Amino acid sequence: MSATRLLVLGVVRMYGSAHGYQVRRELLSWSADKWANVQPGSIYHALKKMAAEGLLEQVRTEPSGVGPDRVGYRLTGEGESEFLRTLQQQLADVGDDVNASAGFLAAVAFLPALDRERAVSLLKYRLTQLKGNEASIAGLLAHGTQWGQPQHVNALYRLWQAQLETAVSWTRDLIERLRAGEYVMADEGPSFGSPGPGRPAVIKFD
Amino acid sequence: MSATRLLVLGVVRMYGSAHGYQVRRELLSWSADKWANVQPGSIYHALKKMAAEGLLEQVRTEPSGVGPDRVGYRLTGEGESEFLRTLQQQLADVGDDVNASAGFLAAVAFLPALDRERAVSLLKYRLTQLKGNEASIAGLLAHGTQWGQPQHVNALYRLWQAQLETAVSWTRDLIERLRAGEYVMADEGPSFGSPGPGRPAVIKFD
DNA sequence: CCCTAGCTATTCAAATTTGACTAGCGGAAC
DNA sequence: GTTCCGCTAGTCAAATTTGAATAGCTAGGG
Repeated sequence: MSATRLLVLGVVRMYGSAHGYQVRRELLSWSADKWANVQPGSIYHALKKMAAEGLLEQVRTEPSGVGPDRVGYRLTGEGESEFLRTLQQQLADVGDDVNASAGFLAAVAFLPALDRERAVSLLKYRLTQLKGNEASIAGLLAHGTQWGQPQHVNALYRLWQAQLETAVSWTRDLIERLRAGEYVMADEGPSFGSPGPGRPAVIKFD
Repeated sequence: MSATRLLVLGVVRMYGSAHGYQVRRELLSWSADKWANVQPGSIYHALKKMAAEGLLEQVRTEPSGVGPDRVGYRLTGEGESEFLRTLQQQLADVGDDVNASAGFLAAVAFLPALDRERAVSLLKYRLTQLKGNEASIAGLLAHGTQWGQPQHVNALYRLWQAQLETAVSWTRDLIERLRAGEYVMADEGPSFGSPGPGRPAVIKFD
């Protein structure tokens, strides 16, 4: 599940039901075009693809008055579980590539869809992985140019290392904030935890 | 010009001439599969595409003894200028999306292909842009949830901000190192500056 | 009242990426 | 001496991404 898919799924869930342009605008208002790579085409593709896979269902096609008809979508039960499953997985798993950060950022964007305890616990797990990665990079830097890489590739590793450190302290800070009661989480209010109207309650995952 | 293209072009240039698998292995040895997104298919595609565009030319197809024949490539004059142009552009321009970092990382990987003065000057330019971006993010954070985004999107902006700060100090550090004479740059040694045939491969493999 | 610009909502062809797959050969284990 | 594994080198179909193009509507300036 890519970052784009998670974002699209999550925004549709937020609205209860939504059409492509609505999703696009919401994501733009989060600057998601910057930190994820959300282009219009990708959104519409994701909507259709997930509809074909049964995660979304088409809800109605209403004339918008201005411009083309709107095609609305909402989550199916399967979409809801897939959303929660992916959200938790992206939050907890650092992943092997540095660039997988987009998936994590997407997950953070929907953090309040989880219970507070759950969120903290997943972030703590992430933290241990980040620390592990810090160790591996230290290793790469220590081996230096021993394995024939040009020496200046070290500069790259130093950047990677610094960004990992940043990630570690930001994660610590977020955990702190959650513990301090910041944000309204799924177990505490109606804002994010319960998906749209007319739909079954949140499916629990452990 | 994507990160992958720059990396492929740069590695072929390093070797004087190279075949796909050789490029792949070199990039793997830099962990470029992690920080750029270098998959085998992309490399071969980039080679063919750039050959079709006249940046590379096919050099020979020799039987390798083991496995399929090797298809060798080397840079054309146009490829050389395109390489240097892109390298400098990626180094200097922060770009609008956070994810464009891959292009920058690729550029850093070939830093010594530039003269020392030139590299420093481009990095200084980059620094001013990074500082500018820091200001914009501060703005986003200040406006807070004023514009209706869920409050926790702020957490995202804080991470973005922290990573920018990291980028700034890392860039400063790199400039310092360059000024202190670290790395052998194009105007100082035979290692990276002069491409082309007649040169032994920079990197040794066993 | 006409013209331009910009918003709405989506589609589409072309480009790129993904990663599983082929196929030959050497060496090690049994 | 044969079975299995892994390396070399690259191909390919399918999936995804890109971003330009469409077309109807409205608001505002001149």
